[in-house]
Amino acid sequence: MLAAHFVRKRYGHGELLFSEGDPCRGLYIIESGKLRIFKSSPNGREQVLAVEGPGGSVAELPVFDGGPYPASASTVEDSQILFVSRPDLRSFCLQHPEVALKMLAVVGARLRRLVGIIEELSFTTVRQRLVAALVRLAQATGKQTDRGIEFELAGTHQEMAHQLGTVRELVSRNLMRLQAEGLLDVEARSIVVLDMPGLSALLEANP
Amino acid sequence: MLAAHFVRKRYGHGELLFSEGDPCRGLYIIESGKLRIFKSSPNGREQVLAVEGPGGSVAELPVFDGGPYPASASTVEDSQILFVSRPDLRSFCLQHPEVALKMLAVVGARLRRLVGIIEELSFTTVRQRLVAALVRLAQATGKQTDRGIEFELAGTHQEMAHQLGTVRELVSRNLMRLQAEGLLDVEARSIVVLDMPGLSALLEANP
DNA sequence: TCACCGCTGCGACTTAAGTCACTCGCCCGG
DNA sequence: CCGGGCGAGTGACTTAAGTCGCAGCGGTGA
Repeated sequence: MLAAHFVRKRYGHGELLFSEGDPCRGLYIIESGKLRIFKSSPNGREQVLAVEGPGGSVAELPVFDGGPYPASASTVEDSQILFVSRPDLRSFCLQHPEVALKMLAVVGARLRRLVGIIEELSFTTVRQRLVAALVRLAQATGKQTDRGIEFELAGTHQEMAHQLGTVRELVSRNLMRLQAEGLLDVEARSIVVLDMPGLSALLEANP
Repeated sequence: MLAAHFVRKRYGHGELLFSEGDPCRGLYIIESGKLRIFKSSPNGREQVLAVEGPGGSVAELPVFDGGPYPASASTVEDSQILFVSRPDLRSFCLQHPEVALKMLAVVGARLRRLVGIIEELSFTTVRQRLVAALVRLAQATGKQTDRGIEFELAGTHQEMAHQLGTVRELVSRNLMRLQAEGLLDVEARSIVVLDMPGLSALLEANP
């Protein structure tokens, strides 16, 4: 039905789909692989806004408000991406209102996550953000073993830092500190949570 | 056409429309007055996400994704608000797809502003955020006088702090510091920008 | 096999941010 | 006219955050 206007394309890992400020041409839908949406600062800092996997989409927003992309997007691994041009999507939504509502729901979910990031940035310390990320990873990908809950970090410390809105050293240091406190066992990129209750407790209190 | 389902209501200043976490009942449209949308932390800190004036709307998002309100909203001054219930809005959008697209544009604009907040929070200092806010105010409401560009702060230092994601003292101190540097003339809530180029320059450099 | 490079682990240091505890001035109501 | 309360200014201090520089480790490719 929309046949003619889809474009399917392969990307290698680390390829840039678009940069913030670029005029918006259309919507990207992930068939396979993984994308990250991020802001970068002149000083080389980065803040990841979202990581999307298969089924996810990127740049739903500027398709509708006509402005430029507010952030950049790049692949994290080899990916297959479907591209839908802006005019096609608009007319499709006009013909199928329920699709427009779906889009609203997707955008809504994204908005929710952004609010969450703002909350973390303005109310919590790097340490707490790191702990929160670890707990999320443990729940999502962790395996219960005799030593504790075991899992791998999703990328380098540098990449973690980008997601937490900080720098590499702080990730490294805070991991070491959590280990020193007996909550974790860290071996480069693989983590064993020794004391999950103790870890979660850090999310509540302020000191 | 939708006549029966509108509710018009008056609010005094500082009244709470809803709190984060509340289940979403519907959309609020501002006829007159001013609203602020904000997150608050257990420690009494607040982060303002948006301030909306007449014609603006609040809570477009959760109406469509079905989740709870992600933040709280309160009036800043006496306001007259129109309320549209969730089901009404949904069915209206289904009948008038172009309205759904408009909603997407509105949500898009909001998303853009949130991304801007995230950028500021993770890449800039309190000082820079304050300067950025002053420059915005000067452009929006400032009057050119013989001494410079003159305008009033929008609320107390405490409220400024909430908008910048920091605490009162830092607003106060940074204003004094800018004055000491000869860029501003501060008299409680009224500001005179003496050196606009010098002020804007602080937005670029890192030191 | 060796050189290089990316990732990680520190230590030492600087600075922004936030906290605490007061003082002062102004306005408003009793 | 006086007292209370709020907003603002400020000094002293603590701590989180970030910067710089470097050393060690492990894998990859020439």
